[in-house]
Amino acid sequence: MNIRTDSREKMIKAASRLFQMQGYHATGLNEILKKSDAPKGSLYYYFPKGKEELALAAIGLASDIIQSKIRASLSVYADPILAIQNVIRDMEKAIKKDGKLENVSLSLLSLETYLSSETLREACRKSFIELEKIYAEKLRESGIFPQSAQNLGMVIQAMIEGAITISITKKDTTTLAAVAEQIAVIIKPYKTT
Amino acid sequence: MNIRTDSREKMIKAASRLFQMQGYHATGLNEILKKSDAPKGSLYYYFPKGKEELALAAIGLASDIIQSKIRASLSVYADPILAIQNVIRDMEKAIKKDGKLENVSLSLLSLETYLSSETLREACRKSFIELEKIYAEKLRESGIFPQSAQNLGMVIQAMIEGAITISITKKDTTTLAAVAEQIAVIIKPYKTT
DNA sequence: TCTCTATTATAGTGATCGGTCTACATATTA
DNA sequence: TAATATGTAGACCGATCACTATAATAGAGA
Repeated sequence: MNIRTDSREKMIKAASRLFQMQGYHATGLNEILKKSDAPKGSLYYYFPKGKEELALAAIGLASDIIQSKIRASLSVYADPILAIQNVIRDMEKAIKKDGKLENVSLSLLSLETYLSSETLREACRKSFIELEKIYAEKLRESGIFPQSAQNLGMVIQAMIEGAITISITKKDTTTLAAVAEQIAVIIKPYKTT
Repeated sequence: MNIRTDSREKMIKAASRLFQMQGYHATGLNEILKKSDAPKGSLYYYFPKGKEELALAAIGLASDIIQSKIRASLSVYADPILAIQNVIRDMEKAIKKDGKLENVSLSLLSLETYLSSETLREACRKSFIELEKIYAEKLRESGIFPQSAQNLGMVIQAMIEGAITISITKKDTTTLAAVAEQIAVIIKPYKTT
């Protein structure tokens, strides 16, 4: 089988990074190849359908990483309010680090592809839903009714996604911080404990 | 002066629409020219610095339209909760209409340009801040303390922006509706009346 | 009518885009 | 060793990108 060949992995990693940061259309195949120092011949060997197929794999990887980061941040606290605030704090750190979108949000890719590629839109959609579920589950664990938890999960996911977009644009994470504060307000009314 | 020449206006309008819908990098100059049936030679006459300069004007127009639409929706109700919920309802309608981003959000342009163009990033930033202020003002009018109003304005703006992104991606405005519901929850604690 | 300026037309620039192709190297298996 | 997958090399393709150069056109003022 494929032994010492990590070209595929390297291409997906580089593509994931670049697509998230600067977007799908702003990222050329050549740039991906260069950053991953993989040969061009290999691209169409592993991804015969080209850029879109590579992007699908890249979105998959990004989604997995984002999910696991959020799960890790959530698990630090049992209380859902503290836990979600911790997630947001970690995102603030990631954004402050160098002001780039890396493993925090698929919003850019999602908005770039919702019209032009059903395949990629669907991948982003699934990722969004997965994140909602992660938040909802944390809320359910603390005794919030499933229906309320699901609704709150959606809202929390929207707040965070929007705050990331705005914080990146402003080069200032105040909006993320403000959202973190309000997390407490929207969850408290549903807490049974 | 010159005879009624609306070529400039037509180009900005078409550019604004296309950039918002499909993004900056996905929209070619030729497409803009075609859709605006403006004379091909006129683009670099009115926008000597090219695409970026046109985009700046397009963002300005989009921002103005979005602001005035939000102001109009807000003014229907005196109560800030009802007013903001009305804004969101109107956005749901706009998105349901044909599933495209048109005069509702600059998130796509913002995320596409935050790294590559300081000029366009700045234009998006200003637009975001303006929207926060609009919401904050509505809250202040109903007696909420300025500091709280400003914070809530930021959060509301983030919630809406995020919910738009997610709703567009899912082709389903449930998230926007869920956010509208929670608007009441986050504003109530600050209401003095 | 003639001139001047504002606007438009069009051909063409080099660069880069995503994608294709064939030749070749290497590794595994028979 | 021979045969066969598996993967790499990179030149090449037409199309399109943003952009430029220069000439033609038209209207306004004299």
